[in-house]
Amino acid sequence: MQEEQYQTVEDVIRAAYKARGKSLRDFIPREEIERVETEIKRYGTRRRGLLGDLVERYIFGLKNNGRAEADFNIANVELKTTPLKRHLAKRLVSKERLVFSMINYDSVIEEVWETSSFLKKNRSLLIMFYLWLKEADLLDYEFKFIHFLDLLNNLSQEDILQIQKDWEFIVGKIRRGEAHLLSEGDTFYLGACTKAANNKVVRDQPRSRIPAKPRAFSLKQSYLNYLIQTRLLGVSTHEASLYKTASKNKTVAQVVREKFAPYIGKTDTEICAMLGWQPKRKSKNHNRLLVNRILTGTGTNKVEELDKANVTLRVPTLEASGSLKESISFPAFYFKDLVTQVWYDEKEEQMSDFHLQLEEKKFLFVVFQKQKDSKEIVLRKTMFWNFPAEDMEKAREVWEETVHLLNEGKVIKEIQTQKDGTKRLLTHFPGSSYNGVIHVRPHGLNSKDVSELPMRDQETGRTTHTKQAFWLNASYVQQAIESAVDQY
DNA sequence: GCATGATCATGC
DNA sequence: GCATGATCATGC
Repeated sequence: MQEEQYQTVEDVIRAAYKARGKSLRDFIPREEIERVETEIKRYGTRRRGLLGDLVERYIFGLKNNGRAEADFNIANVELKTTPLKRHLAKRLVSKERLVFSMINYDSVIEEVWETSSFLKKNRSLLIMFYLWLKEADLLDYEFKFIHFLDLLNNLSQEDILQIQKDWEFIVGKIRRGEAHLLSEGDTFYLGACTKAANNKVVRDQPRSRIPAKPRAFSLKQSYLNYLIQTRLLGVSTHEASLYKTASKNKTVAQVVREKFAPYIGKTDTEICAMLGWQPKRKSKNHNRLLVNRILTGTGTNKVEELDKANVTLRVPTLEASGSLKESISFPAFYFKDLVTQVWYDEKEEQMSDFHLQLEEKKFLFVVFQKQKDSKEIVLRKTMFWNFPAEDMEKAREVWEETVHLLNEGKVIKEIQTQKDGTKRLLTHFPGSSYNGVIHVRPHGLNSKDVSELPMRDQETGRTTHTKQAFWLNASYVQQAIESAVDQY
């Protein structure tokens, strides 16, 4: 087969469709199987590029020119192979983000969106989704869906605008000499994800002497999941869209700001009246329900755009003095699971769960404040926030220390007996005075909600301990709230 | 008042 | 039944 066979987009799509429901093994001639298997072994675990290569060679019948990365472009269609996995053994979700080409820090600052090299190369995508299985051979991954996606034609107008603004935000940061401060959580749908270069861990950037990690443009995993659910699986997400009652010519951040604007400075009672909402009684999550109503007009907490952008809504309440008492938690972790992870492995392109969350996640803080002489609370501000890249080392310290302690079996420091005779455990885990940014604290149903320890505890000999989580220090979040400036 | 441990309330 | 977000409780 020759490349001339593919003249049009339809040719390429037709060729890709042959793979649906099949795996690479179905396309490789018997006499070549052994050679291919040897090749796979040689690649070791870094074989993602290889999968793309093999698709190119055996499904599309193109000659390989020894490139490590799959990077084929025929009839102006960019072909992508990307893994799916089963979530909770059921629903299909994307295993990772969809990674595009590396960002060239030097040349991208001269570009504008409309004529950008990103758009030129990646506007028309033919995505081959295969089902990844932990134990399976890569030759046996089944191609589940073939999906053609034109970024400027097949997405909604508001999503296209958001992606453009995301691109401009990333490029703006590079122009300001802040490529080393890029983070995937900076943006909503299109991200700048870390990507190890072949031989260099860091590279130069044009407007600063500080070396930066190599990064590539990517569609966020959360966004990809939305596409998979709605377009490939045809599942309704039952989510409310922010744009239902707002202009489509605005970014997500603009729409959110617009929605909250009339209520800033108002008390919760006033807001209820404005919304025409009469809660039966003031429940504990009253503020949250109120915020949901402002965002979507209903009580639902599922907001399409926030979900697509991996944004978590949080509703902290400041004290009347302006201080924030409560820290912000991340999901509880399992001790045994935590110690198997690495903070960051460039070679394998792997990250610990916590690192990934700090890198990818965005928060929407809707900040209320208590009053000195009233029980009512006042809506102060809303802000999008993501963990700043410059504090990532602090997070790493806490994470590494926690893993170290678990591996040493150093968990319990002291057992205190309280006044009422009940016992209270003090641990070695890094507390909130450890480095002012992140700490480790219990996070479970109660003290009996435990997780198995990888090492028996030296002090007590116990093999389980109360589930813990990483927390953003209250004082740290307070500072972030105080110094917030609109980025978009 | 802060640091740390523990628990509650809700929704899926 | 459990994860998640929010808050409470105790000791120094």
